[in-house]
Amino acid sequence: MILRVSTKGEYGVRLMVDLARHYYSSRPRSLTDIAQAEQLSLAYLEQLVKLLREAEPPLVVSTRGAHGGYRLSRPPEEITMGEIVRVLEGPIAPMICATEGEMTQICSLLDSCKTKFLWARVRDAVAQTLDSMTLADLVGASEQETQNAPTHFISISDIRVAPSSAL
Amino acid sequence: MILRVSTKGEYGVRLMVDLARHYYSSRPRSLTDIAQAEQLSLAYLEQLVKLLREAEPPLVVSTRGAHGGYRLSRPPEEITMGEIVRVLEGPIAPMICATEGEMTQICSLLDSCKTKFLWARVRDAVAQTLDSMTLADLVGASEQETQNAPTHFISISDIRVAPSSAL
DNA sequence: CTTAATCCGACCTGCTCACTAGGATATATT
DNA sequence: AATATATCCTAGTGAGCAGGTCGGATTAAG
Repeated sequence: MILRVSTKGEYGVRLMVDLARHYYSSRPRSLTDIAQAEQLSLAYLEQLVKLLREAEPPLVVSTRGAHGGYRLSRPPEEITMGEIVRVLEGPIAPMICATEGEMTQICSLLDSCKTKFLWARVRDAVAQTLDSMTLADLVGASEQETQNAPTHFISISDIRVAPSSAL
Repeated sequence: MILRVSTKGEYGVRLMVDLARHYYSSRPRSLTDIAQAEQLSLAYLEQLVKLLREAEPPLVVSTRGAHGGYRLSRPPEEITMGEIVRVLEGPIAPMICATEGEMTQICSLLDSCKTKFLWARVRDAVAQTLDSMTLADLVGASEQETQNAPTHFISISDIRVAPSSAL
């Protein structure tokens, strides 16, 4: 399993998609509502949304107090999935010496390292895929569907029972 | 860090690259030599090579006893990096409901799940990148370089000291 | 002033990664 | 035959981290 999206990334993206669907609502959307719609823990979502709010630049803005909640900081078409995932999961790097950007800094000795080209290409493929999609793309994909129905999703943590051989 | 290559994948690929470089040697290459050249633990390499040997079809073949060792089961240009990585790391799947192949089986209820398209596209990007490269591509990339010099590589486990904020 | 929300940090618990240890078996060389 | 050099096999283990929970402080609407 070379691609490992933690629940941070998974839930966080779902949170952002939810916010995108409610972007043109008059009121901000509360985490309580999102937690219910997405069947996620409120306390855990609070941790995730903190990352999104404190990101530079921020991806969501909050309103405190009763009838408060969250909004996207920008329209859905201006927020790429790459931004979201990087905030939640950290930089896209298969290993420490293949971090985005400066690769030669950490791997100084290693001109002869043949495998780094491999990981760099994989990394770039992922980055380009994520950076070429926006929230609007994800929301628009099935816009005709139910407006308020929960967006179910089976995650790894739901299926501890299944034999790992099935993976 | 959405892309997570464990040491299994990292060391295993280096092992295979080493074998590819010695593919036209008259003798099989011993793990002891590889461990020394790549600065890796012999006992750990034994575990990794077991996966490669028991893969279906096998990626390496072994010769037991003194002067024994391992060889690639096929020429380097017929072994894709995708094969290697899948054997070592398991299937390329960002999460359980986005495993390669049948995705609808596990996520049955979930037609409304918007985020699965995202993860499926990322998964396919990685798979295509890995499947389009062979061992020969990696070895050939810097063939003029030192023939027997160790291929150094800094891995995550080498740098536990570094602050995680640097990631 | 009560209720509903965001905000904050500490804590916990089980799992997995990344090995190590210790041996059994096979074969080439002396 | 004896020895050295390999592959082969299974168990165990220690640290680190994912994936949360919990309790409370702050802010604002009705």
